[in-house]
Amino acid sequence: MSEKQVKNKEQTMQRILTAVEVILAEEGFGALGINRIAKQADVGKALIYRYFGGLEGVIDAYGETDSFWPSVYEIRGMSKEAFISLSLRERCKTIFRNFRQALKKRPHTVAIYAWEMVEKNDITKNLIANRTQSSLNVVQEMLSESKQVYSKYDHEMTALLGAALLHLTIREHMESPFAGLSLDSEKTWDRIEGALDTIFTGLETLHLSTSKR
Amino acid sequence: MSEKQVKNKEQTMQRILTAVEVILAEEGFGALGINRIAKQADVGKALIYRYFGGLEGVIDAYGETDSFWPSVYEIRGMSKEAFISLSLRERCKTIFRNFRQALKKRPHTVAIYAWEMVEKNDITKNLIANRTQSSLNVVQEMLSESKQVYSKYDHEMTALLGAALLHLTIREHMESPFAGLSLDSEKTWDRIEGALDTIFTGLETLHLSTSKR
DNA sequence: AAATTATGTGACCAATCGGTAACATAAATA
DNA sequence: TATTTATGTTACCGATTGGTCACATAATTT
Repeated sequence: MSEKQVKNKEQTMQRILTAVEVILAEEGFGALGINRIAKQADVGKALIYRYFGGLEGVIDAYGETDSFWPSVYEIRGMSKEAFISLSLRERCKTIFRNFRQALKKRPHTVAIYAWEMVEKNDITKNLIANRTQSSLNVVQEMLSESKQVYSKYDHEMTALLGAALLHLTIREHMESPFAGLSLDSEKTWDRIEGALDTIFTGLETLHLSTSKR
Repeated sequence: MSEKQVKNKEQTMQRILTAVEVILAEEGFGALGINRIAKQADVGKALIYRYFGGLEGVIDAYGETDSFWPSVYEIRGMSKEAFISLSLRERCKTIFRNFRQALKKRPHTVAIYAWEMVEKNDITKNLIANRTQSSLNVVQEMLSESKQVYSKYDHEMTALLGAALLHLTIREHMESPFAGLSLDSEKTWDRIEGALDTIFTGLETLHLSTSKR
């Protein structure tokens, strides 16, 4: 009764949200407008106003979609128990790797992330606010219940590395080189991970040498 | 003879370029168009086509402006000789600090940087290509003539930290929090620098312990 | 089956976009 | 001073933008 009917609100709303995703993934935010969405969804744009209240509303709605943001579990890549048993170093490396994979699967999320850096308005404000808590949870989870601490700057350090990962991922997505690195090559990413590993090795060495005395 | 005349090509071109800068700084790239530039510069838009060949041309021209990109010297903050005499760790910290200050002085540059991540077209391609060499020079200069090396991933490591700095600076510029850090506070940045320092301390410790044996 | 409610369509609006022409006027040249 | 050249202005073009409306039609209720 609900699948084959010609007029179907839910289905139409879904088509609109999917259109947002497709546009973001394929053309970026510059192309995201009411007319473009209506065209992509093959829907009269009046419906976007009726169902979502306009551009802001439909983007807000999309921001709450499952396909938009990876779950904490996906970023962990394992159960909480297994994760907690890891060393801080392994935790960071795991999250770094999984987060990158998660973003690779969601080019539209990367596009939104990039957009948040270029536009400051009510729409981006809401998107950021909604997601900030989620990212905080990841940091919290990484650091919490860990007896091992590198320094009093652990939070800043994870933020620093998270920012780097995000930035490089965005540039990879935009096929834009950075500081002479070809981010389209998996070898480059292996080396980046190597650098990361070196950093953690250094921190552990430091931790040992200072905790000894 | 050239200051007070009513019709002055150079002066008008400068007004147009300044308009680009103002728009980028105050409204971002979304607002940057031929009509908007002409309005801001208080100039007929036909002149933009005549002098620069269009939107792409005027942005290209702006990209080559002095006020757009900091010089290598500004990023160093000192003479090349003085810089080379520093330890690798001090070099990184210096560049980190100076680069941040340089970007703070150039909100329009930050805006362009952000835009490069959201739009991929011929304009951004050119901007990136022109500047990639410059950023490479900084990395080269930092690492070159340095007998001290942390690991075989030195290049990736500097890129990693550069990406982090850039990303956090952009978010600061957009008044957007990141991973729970309030980037508008100088204290936060002090702590970030502390984290950076810790990382380098670790790398030096590691370097010593491995070079001993 | 008839009436009502909800969903989808299309035409239309003013504003703005990038772009081009004809025109006016100041500056430089003859 | 008269003429040419270069600089700046204005009006206009078609296309597209966000937004609203009346209308048609399918789904639901009476």
